[in-house]
Amino acid sequence: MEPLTTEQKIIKAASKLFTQKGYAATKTREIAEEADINLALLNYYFGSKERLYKEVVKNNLGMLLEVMIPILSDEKVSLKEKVVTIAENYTQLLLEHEELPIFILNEWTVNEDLFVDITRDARLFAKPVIEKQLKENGMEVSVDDFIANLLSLIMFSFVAKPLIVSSGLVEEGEFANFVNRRKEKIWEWMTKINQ
Amino acid sequence: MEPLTTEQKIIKAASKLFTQKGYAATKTREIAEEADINLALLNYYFGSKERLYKEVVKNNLGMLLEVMIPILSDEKVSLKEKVVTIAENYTQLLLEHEELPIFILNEWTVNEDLFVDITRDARLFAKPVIEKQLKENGMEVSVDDFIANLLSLIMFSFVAKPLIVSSGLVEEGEFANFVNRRKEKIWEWMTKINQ
DNA sequence: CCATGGATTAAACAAATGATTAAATCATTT
DNA sequence: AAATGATTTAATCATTTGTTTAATCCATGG
Repeated sequence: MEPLTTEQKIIKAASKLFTQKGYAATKTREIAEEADINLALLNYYFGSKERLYKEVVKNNLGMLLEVMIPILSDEKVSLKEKVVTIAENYTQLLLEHEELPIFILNEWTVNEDLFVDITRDARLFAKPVIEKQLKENGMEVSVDDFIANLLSLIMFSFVAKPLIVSSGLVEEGEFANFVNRRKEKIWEWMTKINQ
Repeated sequence: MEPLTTEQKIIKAASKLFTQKGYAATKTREIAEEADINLALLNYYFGSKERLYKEVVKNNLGMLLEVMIPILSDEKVSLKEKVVTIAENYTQLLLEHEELPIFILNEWTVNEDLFVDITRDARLFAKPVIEKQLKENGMEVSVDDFIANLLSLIMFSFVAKPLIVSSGLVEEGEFANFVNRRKEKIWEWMTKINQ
């Protein structure tokens, strides 16, 4: 594979550190060292730490929304397929990027404006489609609760991984199995909850 | 009521800022200003920013565990009572301290050692009791999944509040109603899931 | 072959930040 | 009221941190 351009090396290093440690705890010199570039190049390419950060947030949030929005708002995909596909895709994506949920949720709290336009599509397109499909499936739950329950059941294990692992509920090496087992049951759980 | 001592004023201000913005983003001068005390007093009473931080983490984590451990490990409390009481207490506590879940989970990821002894009791006492009660209730779920599902259904709304609100699923002013409605259904959901 | 312009580097700067100091003040005891 | 110890203050220190500058490298086109 091609060697990374300087710009790509910086984004990659910044993404790793920002998602792991947050904005304030990540120092520009650390990013430069991780990316193996001179400190000044960071400002040369991205202008400032803040602009680099926004780039990283945009990339990572995009990655999460790409998984969800097209599936949820597609009328041709059944509700079950949606739940199964989203559970599958998210579980896989989050296993590869375990730090993502907390990073995004944290960021969403601090920096709300940044997210408004990025998530406009979800608001606009997905809600009416889901509403219709819930009725067709005889589910009496609101769209709000449906999506909250779905995300809750998929993502919470990742958000609370440190709690789950260090409290001894699940061994570190068993975590992937744990979430993969849960993933399989999510449609079953959703139907039971919203019988 | 008594006026706060200098020490209490510092803890209060530090707790507010640390939980809102995290360790690195919170500056000692901010804490001093928020507490309306001189900067040097912070080091006079707590030695350093780090020691003050650990004090804050200990207080806040303690607050969360106090709600859970005594209830979970009490053999005289039925499983339903446990779920209902924990859902009730957590929802109320978290509505008053909405920033707590993300702060604790974040902290748990970064600073795992700090939590090991604080959570020892939970590991030791709660697990066998719950195991027994699950059997008695004919629930075939593992203790792991049971607690993960319980916490998941209660806490996720708070963790994902920014996502839920800014995506338009729930209005800001309706959030308390939203979690209170969910709270009432948690035992029902838990029994359905683990029928 | 070298001149041009982007890419890269080392060094420096200014502001921010955690911590310390020494003096001043306050409260309590003698 | 004098003495003592605890508390508070303003000033300062040393380091870190984000950013900038000026010099140098290096590939490309004339």
